Amino acid sequence: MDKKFKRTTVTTALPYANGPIHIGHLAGVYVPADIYVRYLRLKEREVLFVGGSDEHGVPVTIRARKEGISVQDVVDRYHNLIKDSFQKFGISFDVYSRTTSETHHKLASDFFRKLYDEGKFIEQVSEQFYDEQTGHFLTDRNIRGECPRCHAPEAYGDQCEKCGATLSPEELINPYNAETGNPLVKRETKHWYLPLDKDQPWLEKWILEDHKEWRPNVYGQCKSWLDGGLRPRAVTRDLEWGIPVPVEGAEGKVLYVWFDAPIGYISNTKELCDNHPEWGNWETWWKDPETRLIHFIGKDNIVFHCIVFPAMLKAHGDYILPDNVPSNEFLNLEGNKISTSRNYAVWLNEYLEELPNRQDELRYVLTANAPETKDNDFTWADFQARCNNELVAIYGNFVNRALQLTQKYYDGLVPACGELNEYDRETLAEFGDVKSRLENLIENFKFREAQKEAMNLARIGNKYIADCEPWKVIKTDPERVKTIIYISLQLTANLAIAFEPFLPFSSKRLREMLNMDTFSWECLGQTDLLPTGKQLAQPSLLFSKIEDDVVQAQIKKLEDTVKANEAASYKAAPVKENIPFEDFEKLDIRVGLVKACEKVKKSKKLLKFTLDDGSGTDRTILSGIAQWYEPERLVGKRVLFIANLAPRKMMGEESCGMILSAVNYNGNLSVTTTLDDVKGGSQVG
RNA sequence: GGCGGGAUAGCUCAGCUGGUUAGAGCGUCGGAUUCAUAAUCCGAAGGUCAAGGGUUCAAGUCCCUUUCCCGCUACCA
Repeated sequence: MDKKFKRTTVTTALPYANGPIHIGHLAGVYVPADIYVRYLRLKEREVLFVGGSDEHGVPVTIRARKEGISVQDVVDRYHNLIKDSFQKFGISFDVYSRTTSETHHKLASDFFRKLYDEGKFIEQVSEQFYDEQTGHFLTDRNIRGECPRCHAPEAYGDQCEKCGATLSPEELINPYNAETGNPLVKRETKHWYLPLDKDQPWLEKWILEDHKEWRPNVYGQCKSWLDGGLRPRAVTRDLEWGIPVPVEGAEGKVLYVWFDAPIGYISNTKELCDNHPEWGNWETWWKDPETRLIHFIGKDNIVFHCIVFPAMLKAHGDYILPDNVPSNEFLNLEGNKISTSRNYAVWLNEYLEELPNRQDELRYVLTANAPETKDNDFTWADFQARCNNELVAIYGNFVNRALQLTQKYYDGLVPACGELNEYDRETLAEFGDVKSRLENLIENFKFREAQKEAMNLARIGNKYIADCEPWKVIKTDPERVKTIIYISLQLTANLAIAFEPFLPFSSKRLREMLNMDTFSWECLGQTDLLPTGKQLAQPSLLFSKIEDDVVQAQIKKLEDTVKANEAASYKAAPVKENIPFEDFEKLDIRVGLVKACEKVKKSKKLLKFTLDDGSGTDRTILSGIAQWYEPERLVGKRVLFIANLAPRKMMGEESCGMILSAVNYNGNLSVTTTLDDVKGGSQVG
């Protein structure tokens, strides 16, 4: 597959400029991509490594308003923070730009306009929530209201953070503008859609037949979408922050963020090429069929990169399509999900400050533990163990042994290689095989195994030195020792090359110790990388141990975060404004006897109650508490419910009223009841 | 609810189109060794391959059912 390509364009998912980078991002996308790119460069292949910040979308605007600063300030802050920490961590982007750049606005805008002019979109008018006082349409996330499931008062239009329900804005009770508090009405608005259904046939062939080599999670996800039939997707939104829709009569509309973000890969390439002519014409990287396009992403992004973005590129007509989309699963942290909003993460910028000059240690552990086939867990104990038992003990120690012996016996000069014995040849043959194995693994995106293979070189070295015992032989056969040390040093030089894609910082230091000026991937496996007589520099330790207190401090930091989160949500919500007694009287709260209770089909959260409300006829109420109660447990119990709430349809069933539940600090629900036996239908007041 | 991915030694993972006693690294235990950051080398113990059923001469590997984790998506493939 390599033959038909002359060069490679590698993209990494654009991080959203709403928070810093954490280890989950690194393990999933940036470290593997960086390994791949460094490898290609070392092979002297033409490669372009594109990154950038995604700065549009709604969350940044909400954050800006919350903090009372401009949206530009928010994205500036995070873009710079992210860019800086990537650079310090050694993620070797050729370009790291942003979607607020002028180049991007123009390119994305032109991209849309071309598809528009060629009739590639369909126009559709739909009803959306509208704030008449501000004159804005609202996005799902910006709409709040009462949760229809748990009745928390401040659920978002797409999700209730209290009970975790996935919602659509239509479901919210009394929807209002999250920021102004204004009530919302529905109003018609026009949007443009990409008719993905028309792309179905070629996508099926292209993915399902031509790209069976894609990872199972990627292939499976695509197949699932294709089997279900693709539907048109809106590409515009009613918002102010973003790229204006370049069409007459589209005032107040911008490109939907998922449409504009992937175009950012292209814009950033263009920006690089425009400013640095040595990179050539940007179109070579995106339109030449001899260019291989690779997208590194996380598993939540599969559909965009395998279906939607290719459909956009194809609709435009001139572009190449991705050849592979290596997607990783997720990384957990100490057994819990990493969460930006809950501040539960190891943040890259903090790591760089708190564990200075330990980039390679983190790179090593994230690769050794990469979630390539399933979700994985990062623990600080594992981090410490891998650093101390592998990097320090195996790799660092071997290098130090070889270099110390050279200093001791030969004042740092590479000795001459004498006649090789059988064991020498076996050892050399063994590490000579490493090159092709490494290549095979890296080119198939198996970085975890590849790194292990590189580490194996150091193991071979340790074994070689131990078996040859130069410290004994020096007393009886000093000539033989020269050969032993010569071979050990060649192994060390090979290690510097093999680890270059994975551990660039320590590889650089090792090369400095060896005074190795030139090196390339093709040298790997050679036994004359360091010529006899070469003067080596004074050795220093390649890695140092991670002490217990460092790890303890990090663990404590995470525990404190968990406690802080708990405390924050445990605090009782402020009491609402006083209401007159008459308002209270409007509510009709009753006791109901649960005659039957069952799960609602096709719903994870809903339970269907049949209540004796004293009226003689049964009353049906749906309640979103299936997560917390087995239906059988509730039968025969008395529950409190609101009897005069307007009926509402959910999952095809009519719900007449609302069962009252208390929301605990952790979001768990507890159904309310009466202390003593009370007849069904009794009023509560 | 639908769909996709995953579940293999204490931990992190390999096991391709089914085929001899299920592998690796780390950890643990025992031994050797001292050039080296008590690092290294050798050896051992440790798994009813999530549960149950089926196909087969033969299943971790194929089929069905169930459980758990993650993701996508929802009047819905």
